[in-house]
Amino acid sequence: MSNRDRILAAALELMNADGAPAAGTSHIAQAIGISPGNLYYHFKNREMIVRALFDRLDAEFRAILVADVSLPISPTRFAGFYLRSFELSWRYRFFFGGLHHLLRKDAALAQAYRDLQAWAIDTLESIVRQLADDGNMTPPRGSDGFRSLGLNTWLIWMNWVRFVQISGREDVTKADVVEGIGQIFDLLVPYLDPIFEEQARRVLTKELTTQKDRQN
Amino acid sequence: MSNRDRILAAALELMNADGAPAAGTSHIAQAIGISPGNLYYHFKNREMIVRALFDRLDAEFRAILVADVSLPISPTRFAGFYLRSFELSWRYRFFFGGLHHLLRKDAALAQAYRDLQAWAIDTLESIVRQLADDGNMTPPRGSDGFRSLGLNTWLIWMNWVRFVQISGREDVTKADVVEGIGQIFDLLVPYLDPIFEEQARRVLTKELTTQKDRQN
DNA sequence: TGTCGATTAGAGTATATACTCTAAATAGAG
DNA sequence: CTCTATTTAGAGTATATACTCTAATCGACA
Repeated sequence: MSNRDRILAAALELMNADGAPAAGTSHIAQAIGISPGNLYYHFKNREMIVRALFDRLDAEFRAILVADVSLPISPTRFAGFYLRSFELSWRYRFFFGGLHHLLRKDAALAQAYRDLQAWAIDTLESIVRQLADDGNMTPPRGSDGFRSLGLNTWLIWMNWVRFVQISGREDVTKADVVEGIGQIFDLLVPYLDPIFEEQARRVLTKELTTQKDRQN
Repeated sequence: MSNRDRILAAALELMNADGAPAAGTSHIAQAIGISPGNLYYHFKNREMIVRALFDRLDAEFRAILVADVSLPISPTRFAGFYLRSFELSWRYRFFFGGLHHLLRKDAALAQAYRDLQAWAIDTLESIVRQLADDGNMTPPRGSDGFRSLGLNTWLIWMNWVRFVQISGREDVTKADVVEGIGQIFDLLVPYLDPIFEEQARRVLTKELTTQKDRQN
């Protein structure tokens, strides 16, 4: 593992643990036993570390939604979108916790984030649309009913891990994350085919029982 | 207006404008033309300024929901809950933007916030329950259907102004805030009596046309 | 073995911020 | 007008953090 990767790994860990602003360059360097000069050899400045982490988040997130968007959407796949994306948001939770300040100080990062967000909302909407096309849900009323569902899904997704952390749950388990997925499911429940819903939920509970809580 | 109040007003303005961490004690003092010594005469430390601001937010929020929770809930009242609470969240937007870091550094504030949050979720749930009791909506399925609606309402409420700011909309208008209320309404649409819904939405659009965008 | 580029160490700089301390100004009561 | 408590000014301290700079070390390859 190269020092560059070790820096990124340590930065991620420290930022997740203590918040992005608390993870100074000297802390990161110290955490892996290298000098500050070494760190600055690999990254022009602190911003670049955060940006590199975001790039990974960005790529992983797009891969999760893109790889699986192909019709029709099975209950397992549907649940898979959320299981993997929530796991991702947990692994990069520092980012969502400090989002506002991070974007404020780095215009390029802000633009990249907004691109991702716009794409995500579109994609979440298209997933819901696909469910309707597949005959697994009745379309919501109103011309922008799909759009609203996609947006609300995004709002809950991007906020859930922050909510869990803020709420002060002492040790966060997989169950806490799955609960967030349940909140998103509840958005769709009124429209969703009960059988499809039940199968999707079964995937969640199975995930919960088989793979014991292994959240960092 | 006492210097103490001027400090709070300036702190709120600066934190809203540039984010909580950017509003240092010296900036606040300079903004209203007093010395740092003077500021520290009125507040033991910076934390106390934030805490004083939160206390106001806390009191105002509880007043909005409590004052109006009495059965039955008219469409006007229902819309009023959200209009006023969203306006409040906008006025204290620094808080929601920096929530995670603020709570991390101040355990007392964290506890106070969690108390408010727990109360809010309970209250939002009870509002929805009341709508059902009034016959204005059909109850959601599931034993915790009401709870889930209350929680999702809270998640969108606490995240909306942050979402708007993060999204980089150049000048935020009342329409942006009302859009957030629309997102919450959409949560309830599947259950809500169409007539009730239509009347509530009319209150929103009226609010939008009469009182021109006067945010900030 | 020698050389040259990539990597690393670590001391040092510049800057910002929270906060303290002492003395001066001010205000209100008698 | 005077005395006392409240309020204010402003210089100063302690600390932390991002970042720089120079020299040393390492490693691959001729």
